[in-house]
Amino acid sequence: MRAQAATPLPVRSDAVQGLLTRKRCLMSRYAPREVESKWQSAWAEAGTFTAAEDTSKPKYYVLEMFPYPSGRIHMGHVRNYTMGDVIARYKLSTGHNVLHPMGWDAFGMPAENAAMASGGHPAEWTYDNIAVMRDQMKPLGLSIDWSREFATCDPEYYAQQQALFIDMLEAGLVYRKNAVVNWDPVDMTVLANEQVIDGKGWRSGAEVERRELTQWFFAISEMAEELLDALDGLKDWPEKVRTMQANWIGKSRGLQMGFEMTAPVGDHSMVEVYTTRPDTLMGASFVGLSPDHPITRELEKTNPDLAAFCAEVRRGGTTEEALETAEKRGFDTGLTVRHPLDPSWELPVWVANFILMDYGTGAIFACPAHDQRDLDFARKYNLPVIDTFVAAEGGSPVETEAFVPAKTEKVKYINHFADLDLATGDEGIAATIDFAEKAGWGTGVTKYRLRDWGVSRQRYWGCPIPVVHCDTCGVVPEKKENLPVELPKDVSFDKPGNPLDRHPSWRQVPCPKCGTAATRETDTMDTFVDSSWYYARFTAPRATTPTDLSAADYWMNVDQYIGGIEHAILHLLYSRFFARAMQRTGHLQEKAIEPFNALFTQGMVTHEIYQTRDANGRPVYHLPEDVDAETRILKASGEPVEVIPSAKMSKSKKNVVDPVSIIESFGADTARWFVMSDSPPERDVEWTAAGAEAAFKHLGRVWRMAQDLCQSAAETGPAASSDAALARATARAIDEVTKGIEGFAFNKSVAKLYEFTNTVAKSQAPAPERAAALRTMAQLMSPMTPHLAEEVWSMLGGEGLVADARWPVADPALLVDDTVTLPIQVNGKRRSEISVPKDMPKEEVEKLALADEAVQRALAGGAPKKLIVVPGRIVNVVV
RNA sequence: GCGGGCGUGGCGGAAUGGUAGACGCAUCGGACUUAAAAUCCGUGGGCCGCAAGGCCGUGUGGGUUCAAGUCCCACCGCCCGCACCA
Repeated sequence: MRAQAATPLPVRSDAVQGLLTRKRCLMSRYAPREVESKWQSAWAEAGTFTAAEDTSKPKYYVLEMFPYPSGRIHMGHVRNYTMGDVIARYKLSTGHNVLHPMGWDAFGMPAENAAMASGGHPAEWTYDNIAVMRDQMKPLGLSIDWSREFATCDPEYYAQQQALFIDMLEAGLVYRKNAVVNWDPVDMTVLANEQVIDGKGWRSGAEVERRELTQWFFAISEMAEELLDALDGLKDWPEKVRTMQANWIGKSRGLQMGFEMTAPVGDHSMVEVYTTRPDTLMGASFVGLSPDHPITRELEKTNPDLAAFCAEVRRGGTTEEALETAEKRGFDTGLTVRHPLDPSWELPVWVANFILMDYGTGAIFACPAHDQRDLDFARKYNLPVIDTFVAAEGGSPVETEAFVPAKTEKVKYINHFADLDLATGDEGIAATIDFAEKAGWGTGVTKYRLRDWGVSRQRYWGCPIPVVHCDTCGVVPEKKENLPVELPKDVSFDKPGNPLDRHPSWRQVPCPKCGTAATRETDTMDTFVDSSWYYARFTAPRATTPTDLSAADYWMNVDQYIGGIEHAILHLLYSRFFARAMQRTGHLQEKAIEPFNALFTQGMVTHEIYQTRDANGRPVYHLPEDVDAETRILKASGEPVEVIPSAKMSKSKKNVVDPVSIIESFGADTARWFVMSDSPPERDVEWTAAGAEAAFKHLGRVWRMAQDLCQSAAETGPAASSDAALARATARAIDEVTKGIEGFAFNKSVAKLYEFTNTVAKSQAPAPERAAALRTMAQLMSPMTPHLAEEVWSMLGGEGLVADARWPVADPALLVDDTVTLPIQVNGKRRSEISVPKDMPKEEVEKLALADEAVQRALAGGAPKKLIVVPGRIVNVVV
């Protein structure tokens, strides 16, 4: 690699070259629209971004989370895809073979809702939206290999997803079971646990109901341990995401044990409980059952009071407020159970509203002394409170506050059966499990919060589950040669529910096994399935199997994945599961079971909200374009608006800025430059009209500088002298911009480029040297503002496309200054500075520092107590 | 309640324990112009001072250090995730 900055401008002596140069310099002002479309055509013609396997270069796969085709791109897309583009273009210019694809996460409810509302077909709606969004996205000048584009609703894609499903079914990773499911009564479909937020459907916001249905599941919980353990290896993922996933998987180690009932209820003679604090067993006060526990159900049949209690609890709902304010309430069943360590010790059995059926066994033993909920309950119903342990020092019995120390904390056991005295909770727990297992009344059990992933959806616009129900053969997978099981086109959306169920003929098929009349499965897959393997498909998007193993081997893993934090759990966990499932079914290599080597979660684009109020005092929101940003009045009426602090751009608050209109008025480079500047990429960035204009002005300034030099440099020829300061500034710019890009600190790269622009503008260096500096600047800007970079590069005689040029390398010698300015502190406060040669010996620096006027003043004739010299950094005189 | 993050000018934000406020925006002043826009140059934390310079200053209070925005302790505030999880 060579340092571009040091390359002299080629001498242009012949008339043809002169003419060409003059022609390039003709434009009178920066016209982004012309410039941008010109270079986009140039890249397309040259095939600059078409990826092909090439073992002579290191590969680099950069991927941004693909968009849902909602109909319009928004600023969040611009930011997300610009970040990916910066990385992709940078990697390209550092000699990598880059794969940077784009596609569409195209199945889903909105298409069906649109069909219901306006009568079209979801496919039509979706493909129209894709066409519009592609047209809006292309002007951004992203370095995308569009030849790999696909939509997940393409039969070609979902055929392979169905093939995968069948392979997973055969591998035992998919199964069907009767399950109580989360039913969204508005969307009329089942939701995964992950899609229920605070008891409401993630999309509809409707209160979720519980229903029992036969559903398809992916066996993700089987991989809970592996998915948890492997998080440690994801060094280039944000800590936050790893923590969120670990919490979601929710591993706990505890003891499962039975309490013998003194009188059986139906078939039940034992109450099975699970506890993570078995060391508190001697503090047991009562046994608690969930209102949904089988024993409770049995008792309800004969006990109307209990049935009434349970009904009321169930009605209580699971909303956040309900839970927070809900009082601990219980119902004494009158039953008793024996304590496993003392058969004469009988504990009462209560049904309590705070016990969940879907965690553990749905039953607990309560130890009020060491659990606040249990304590509240015990105090309310006058149940005993028995301390098991107290603080190691100065411990006193529990009164109104439960003593719940961390498991790592040492406590003094005062009531235990395994000879424990001073021990940590963890030690106590381990000892108890050990004791119970030896005595045979309990088992150490590891539990996970993670549930199997229910993927059945009773919707039309999704990937059909490729199985057939046959009266004789049962559930039979469709033959692979019959894939895709294609969605019928002639469907109606005039009624709620699943159109596939109502279709007159689609369901009727022969059984793939015995050939007799059978019916198709009408459930379609959760759309999260579609996005769980698309990254692998991009490596060979037209393969006739889900993946092409040699292409996958070459391109996988994704080296850098970029997207929103909102996908920290669902999408990323499912993708990790799918990569493992694909490896087990032979569709990915072992190395790809963690598909994303590095993850970056970018912040949102926000904007102020402008509101007025209607006659009833209800807020009315206004688009930024309708408001004068400075005076804060409505342009149309002159009415003042209330300004609400910046929030995520959202249609409902109307605080949106349309990328299309920004591109039209300022160009794509301005939009790209702006979203990369100011805010660190992981944080939110606030879109402001002033900021966008400033970005535009800056790009215009760079363009003008190039324009000026384009003319003068062409006339002047190479320089006789050279300007050391400019060379050094160039080297520093290369160094810092590069570091910024590599460290995902694009805002710092942008800041450095501003600084470098100022330096070049003020430089008195000969024109060819300034032109060289500007060519380097064009390269450094090219990941962010690729079109302007090409324009400047070409105006100043750069060879070929800047997109093909090798990233500049700073000469290390130029990064070190011969002389350094050392600040001089007196007692830690900066008082003066001296300029010294960079390798001046310490003793001489000391001498100079002490001779300094400010130091002399501070010393007032005395001697310093201490003198610290940090070479090349600072001097501190202590007086 | 548990886990994670953050708090720096009027604003967005810089700052391997080593000159706090890089860079951008806003402001103000100047140049160019008949004028305006555009552009260019300068100013740009607060207070005192003509200046040189001084004092204060990174949410609050303590501590470690020659030196703290940065490290430690306690507190306050904001944001995000999880949560009657046994």
